[in-house]
Amino acid sequence: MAVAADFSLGKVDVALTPQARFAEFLQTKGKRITKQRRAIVDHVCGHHEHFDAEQLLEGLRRTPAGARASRPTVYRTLAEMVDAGLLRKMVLGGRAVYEHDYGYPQHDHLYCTGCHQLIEFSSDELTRIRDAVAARHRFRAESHRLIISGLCFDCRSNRSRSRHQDRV
Amino acid sequence: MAVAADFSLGKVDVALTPQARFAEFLQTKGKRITKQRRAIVDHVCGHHEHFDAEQLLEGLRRTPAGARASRPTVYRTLAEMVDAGLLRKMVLGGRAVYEHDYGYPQHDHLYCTGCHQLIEFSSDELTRIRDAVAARHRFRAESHRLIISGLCFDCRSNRSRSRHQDRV
DNA sequence: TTGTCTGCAAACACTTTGCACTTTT
DNA sequence: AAAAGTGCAAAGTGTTTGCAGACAA
Repeated sequence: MAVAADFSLGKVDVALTPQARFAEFLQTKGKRITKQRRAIVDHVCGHHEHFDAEQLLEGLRRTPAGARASRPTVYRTLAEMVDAGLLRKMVLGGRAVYEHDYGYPQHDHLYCTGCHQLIEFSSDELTRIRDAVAARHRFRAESHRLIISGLCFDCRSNRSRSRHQDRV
Repeated sequence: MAVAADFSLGKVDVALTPQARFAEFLQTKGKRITKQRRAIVDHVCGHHEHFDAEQLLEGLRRTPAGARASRPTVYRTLAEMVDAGLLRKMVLGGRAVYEHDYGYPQHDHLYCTGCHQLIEFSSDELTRIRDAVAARHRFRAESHRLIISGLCFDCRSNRSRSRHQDRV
């Protein structure tokens, strides 16, 4: 999946490194810090774009020997990282895509149905709307996800090779 | 999946009935109007809530004999209805959920992670934000999807039986 | 008649699980 | 030593597809 953040959503101050936070999370759960979990967290933290399980697995394979993890372990660890608040999970085109959550500000996405690029943006107004709507419905909003689908500038120009894609 | 529209988003005027529009769509595609497609469209049009393929299949089974369709046919026809602009598809918790699109105004959803209820709402402000963001990124917005996840009032009260659910 | 559609069974992609063995604590 | 984690292979989900017979146009 192609990724582009067209403007930087700078990091937010946090007390712990993601690794430390994960270690803390594992400990409070009585879970162990294994070399696989360490390899996965380190690898994820070294790449700040969106990714899916397959890409992570692939990335680990390119890594110095010893930093491997099997597919099930990758899936298990990703779920733990979501639980720990390090990653957010979203489903795009049938597979789970992860993005960093810990230390990053809330943001949403423009999704180009032509080239599958995800462009991040953030909007305070949107958060306001979210809270207003939730309040109106006596609903406790815990998160939201806005995906604006359409065609990016490049794909609008190169209509020739565009296929019709599902909307999200 | 439980569904509740807490306030009615009235229908919008349209030239054709959904059935007629679908027939038109099929004809322009050189596709045929079979009794299965007719049964599916009629059944869908008779139930204005969100549904998934399984529920539709189940609903068809309860129907007067002869109005049956197999699982593959249901999936195929749902895809055609999305193509025809009659339905919108969204993915929630790993499966596709459909809602009426033709003749209904744009709206978004509150999704209760406790009881999986979908509550509809609409916001003009949101549409404004969408267009502003898209413009800022030289992006042509074709659709958007906002899902606010959290807990509805009832689920907040009955925390006892709540399990931890994925955020959307 | 012609070409599309259907239903069946099998294939699919992605993800999860059972289990024997390994590793962390 | 005890408990949790790992990898493998197998099982799940929800959805899609190949194909032979059925059917709309």
